[in-house]
Amino acid sequence: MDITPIIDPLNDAQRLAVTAPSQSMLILAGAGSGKTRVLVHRIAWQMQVEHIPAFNILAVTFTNKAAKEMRHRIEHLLNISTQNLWIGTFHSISHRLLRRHPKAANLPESFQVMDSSDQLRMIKRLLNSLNLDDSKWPPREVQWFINAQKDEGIRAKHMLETYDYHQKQMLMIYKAYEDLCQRSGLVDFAELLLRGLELLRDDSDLLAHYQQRFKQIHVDEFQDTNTIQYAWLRLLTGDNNNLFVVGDDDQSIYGWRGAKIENIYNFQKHFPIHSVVKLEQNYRSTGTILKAANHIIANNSGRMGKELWTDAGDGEPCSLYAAFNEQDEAFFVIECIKKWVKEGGLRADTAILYRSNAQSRQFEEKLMTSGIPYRVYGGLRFFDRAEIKNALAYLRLMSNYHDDASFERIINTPTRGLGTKAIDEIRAIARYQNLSLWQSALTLINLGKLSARTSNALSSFLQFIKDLSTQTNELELYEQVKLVIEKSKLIELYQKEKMDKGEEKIENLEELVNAAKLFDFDQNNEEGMNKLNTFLTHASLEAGESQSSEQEDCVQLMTIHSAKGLEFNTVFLVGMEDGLFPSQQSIDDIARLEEERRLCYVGMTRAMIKLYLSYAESRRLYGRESYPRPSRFLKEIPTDLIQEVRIRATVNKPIFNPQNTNKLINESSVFKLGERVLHDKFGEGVVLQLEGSGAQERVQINFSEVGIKWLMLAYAKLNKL
DNA sequence: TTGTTCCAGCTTTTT
DNA sequence: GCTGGAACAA
Repeated sequence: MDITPIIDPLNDAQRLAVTAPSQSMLILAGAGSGKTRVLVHRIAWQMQVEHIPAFNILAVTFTNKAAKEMRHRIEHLLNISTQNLWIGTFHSISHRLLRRHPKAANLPESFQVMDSSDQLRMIKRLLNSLNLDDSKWPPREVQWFINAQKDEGIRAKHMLETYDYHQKQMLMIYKAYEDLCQRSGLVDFAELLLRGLELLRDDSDLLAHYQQRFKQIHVDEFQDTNTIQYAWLRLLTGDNNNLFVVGDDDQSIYGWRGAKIENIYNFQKHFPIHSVVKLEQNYRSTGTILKAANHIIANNSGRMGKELWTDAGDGEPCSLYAAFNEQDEAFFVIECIKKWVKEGGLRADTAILYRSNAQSRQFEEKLMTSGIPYRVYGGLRFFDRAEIKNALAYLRLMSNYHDDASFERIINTPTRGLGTKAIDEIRAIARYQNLSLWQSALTLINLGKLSARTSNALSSFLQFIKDLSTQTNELELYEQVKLVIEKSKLIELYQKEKMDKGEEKIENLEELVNAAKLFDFDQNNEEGMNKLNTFLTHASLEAGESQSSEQEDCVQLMTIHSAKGLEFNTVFLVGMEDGLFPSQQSIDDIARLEEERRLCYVGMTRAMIKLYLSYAESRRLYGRESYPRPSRFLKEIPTDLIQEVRIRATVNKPIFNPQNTNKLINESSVFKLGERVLHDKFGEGVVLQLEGSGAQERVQINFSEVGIKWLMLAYAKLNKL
């Protein structure tokens, strides 16, 4: 057997990790150090060399994309099919377990998965039925609370009785929410994980079975695991002690949604027999970019300690642009891109990365007017669109009459004379008698208390859903979907909508039929599930690409979070300002600030050849002009790695140093160093530096109120004191 | 039922 | 200052 393809492409550290004997292992893999490669080759090694059957191997990731890529690469490397190999996200694997053992998990066989927008709607309805004021109990906050509890493995029944009113109410809502989900046969994302954990924890036979089966467990992006996922891994690993995890504590950027960076620190404690391998050689970026990133991350405490290096050479220094305002910043970035393209570069090799989505607008506008194609990541995903959700709601209700969320979504979409009044009555009965909305509607009809018109409308709606579900039972999946879209008159509804909005929605519905046609049932198959349910689950678990795959060469715009795992030739890290990045909310909390710093590290290490950093000295934010300081992270990069684009002798220094006189001082300026001045907005200050002349003349002033600012003399109204 | 007006909110996001 | 959602009027 030839094992060279498995071990030849690896460096020493990677090889050490891949070929180590079976045991628990922690691979600390820096950005761009080949972590996926190690994971893929490790699995290949176990299958080919140690002859471990695919059946005994489990690999867990966080995103569907990562799971797909891993599977693909293993197939490519070994040239075999990986049917028996379980590779999937935590959620999809947990879901699979629940599908296999619905009874043990106390779920109906036809249970369906809710995504977070479904969950939010459900909570809104629940609050309504509990007569709780939306403004006092914001649904988003409730959602956050419930998910946070579940992420920690805490059920309503585990929570202690408390006399705190707020806490008490939250607990009551949580309990009601759990009941409603159970009755409707609906499971949210956090529930998937929690039920999965409880299933294994409480059923020792099942646990033994899966421990027996999954002798080798591999985990990607381990630093992002939350409490439940970690507990689940520990449980499943049991005495096998063969947990192989790959992660990077320096790239943990999801603490705010429950990820526990401690999990990676605790690994060595909880898995006493293990080894640790560090992957520090980087194959992506230039030496300069790595040095800059290393310097930034070195300011964090409690790191496991890694230093990236490359033998690829230093490359160009990073460029820093101090923009006058956010317009100027966008202008600068786009000029750079134009130049890059003119010299033959691909637009797709450039990325504009920002901290918050709101920042994308100015870049979009400028790109638009310059006629440069671009793509913004992170918009509405395909299965999140209202029209798609409506169509899916019909399908869901057909397969499970008690799915209240879907029932309520479509009972009057398109309108069929069942307005708020009718719905309120149905809800009231449902709540009073603890029935599903479907059952409650039936009861209402039988009681004969509704007006003839409402009663007719309601029973024909119920009949309509029933008919649809029997009529389509025998059809192919895509024909089912097609028929439902036609019969539900959704198309007619959107045809009435003005302009091309409705047009687009109809196109999306057609795309849904297409998606059903292309749906690979075999690959998603779960024994005992029909095609429709499999497809519906797929729709919840995998939200789909946000845009149809037009493969035009375009500039990439996204948040730093969504850039994780990607790489680009040229990266523009924009909005490097205190209050934006690091974000205002994180500035006073060391732990959160360190997460922002890791985010900065992630952003910088996306760049292969050239990294541009920029900030604006003035920025319109929430309708107000703000004058932020340059990001504190900029000061953590040694000056010799950075080249300022604008002619200025020094980076903004926070401390006034009279010895550090600027060589570009304009002697003819009306202002002198050390002179006291008055500004409309900022009040009194002292001139620290001067540069440029005429319209370009700028002064640096230390204001007693707001600190140090650079101002353009042409714009700032300054008076001598 | 639709269009208008008003009002809160405003990091990051995958499943 | 803008946006999305909810409340309201016609």
